[in-house]
Amino acid sequence: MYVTIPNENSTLFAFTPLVTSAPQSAETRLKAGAYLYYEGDEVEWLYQVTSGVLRLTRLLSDGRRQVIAFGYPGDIVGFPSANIHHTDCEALTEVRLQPFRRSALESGEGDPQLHTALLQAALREISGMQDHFMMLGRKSASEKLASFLCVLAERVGTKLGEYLSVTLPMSRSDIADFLGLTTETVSRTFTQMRKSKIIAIDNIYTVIIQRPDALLGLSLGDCD
Amino acid sequence: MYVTIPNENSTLFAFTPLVTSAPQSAETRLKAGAYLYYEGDEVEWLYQVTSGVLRLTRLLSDGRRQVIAFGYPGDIVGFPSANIHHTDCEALTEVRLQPFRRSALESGEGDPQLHTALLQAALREISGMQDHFMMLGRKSASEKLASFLCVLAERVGTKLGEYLSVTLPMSRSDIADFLGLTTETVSRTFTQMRKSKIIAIDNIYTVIIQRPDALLGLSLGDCD
DNA sequence: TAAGCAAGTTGACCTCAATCAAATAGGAGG
DNA sequence: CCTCCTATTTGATTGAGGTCAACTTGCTTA
Repeated sequence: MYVTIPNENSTLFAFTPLVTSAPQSAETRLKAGAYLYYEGDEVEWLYQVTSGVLRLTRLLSDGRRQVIAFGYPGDIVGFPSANIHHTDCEALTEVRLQPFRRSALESGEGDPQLHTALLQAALREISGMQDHFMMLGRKSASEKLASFLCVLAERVGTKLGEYLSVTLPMSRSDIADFLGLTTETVSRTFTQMRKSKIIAIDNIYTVIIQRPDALLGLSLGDCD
Repeated sequence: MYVTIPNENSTLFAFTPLVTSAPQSAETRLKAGAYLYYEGDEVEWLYQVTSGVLRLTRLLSDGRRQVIAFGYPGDIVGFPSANIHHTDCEALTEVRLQPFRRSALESGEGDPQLHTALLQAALREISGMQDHFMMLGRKSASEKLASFLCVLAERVGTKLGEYLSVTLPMSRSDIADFLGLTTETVSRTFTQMRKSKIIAIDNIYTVIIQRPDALLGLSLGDCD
């Protein structure tokens, strides 16, 4: 999942299982903290997240890290390039996955519908990443964090009276490495939003969005 | 083209025309400054750049711009998402293009080899964009510009005795919007590299790389 | 219940790149 | 050749976010 400002397309990302007829392979499960694959591994499977959350990361030799994406239910992870994984993939929570053979993406091989669905997912991925470029390259810290919360709210938020509640299974430093910030800046920006009553922080993992309109405004750059 | 540090894969990006048998459509030509498509247009064709350079951009409502990629010979542009273009695409020079029907990507339709080649291009695109995330999110101005020059040198540089010469068909502000910087910072960083004899600037559009090793070091963060 | 530890928050300070402004260079057109 | 216009470079200053350090919180383990 690439997080940007919510747009008309956002409902397209709603979870639609890709399994068409008989599944190719049984569901896979991962415990929190387990790795699904590492950068450099050969790609044998793609996975659709059924439940739980994954984190895809890349490392620089000097230790700098970039979180490439979070994998939420409905997302496809593991797209190969030259048959190799180019990120590490770790489960942030317990995760259930539907695996698909790489060949299902590459050749139709028996299930053209699945083939098409995987291709469309890859194309959506490209578009989502383009949004994320804008975020990384051109947005301020508060715009970034607001965008992030908006998309999460849109995709996995739950109504809480007039408010919206969002669970964050990732750490502050995961968020920072996703948005191109430091943990300190993420923390300070949360505090700022809390002080201006846009959000409330129930516990570290639960954000209550008290003024979704204001948050959306922030994400678009209605300067603070 | 997404510009990051050169890696073992870089030669994979060498220009290989995708036309397998009879081309689907005649070559298209664009003059410098002409637009190939705009954000929001319906996607009917994908294009492989035959010669020249394209620029893919996205705009934020307040005018902030992100250059998503530059399209160099061999690159495929125009991958659809929900059948819509999500960037503007302008020719920076005179450009020749080989068009492919969208359907050649989506269904094999008669040419499975082409289908596979387009899919592989899309997957390579994803991987390239992941590199670019790292650049936008985690690199300093000099690392960004050094990475940019390194990749250009690798792909389109020409030997000049012991040096390498690179032509930049894009403006300073295109480079800035690609790297998530301002024109002033790009200019200052060029000057810095010039003063430390890593590059020379022949004219605005031509950079001579005098110490490729040092430039590569800069791109990796051998701190200035 | 306390001790220990990791994650998160807050504070003080600093730095890199943005901003604002002025100077320079290069091309196009008269 | 000169003028105008735009792109680029350079300079001065500011400020957002990074860095380093201290403090707090909450969880785990004994």
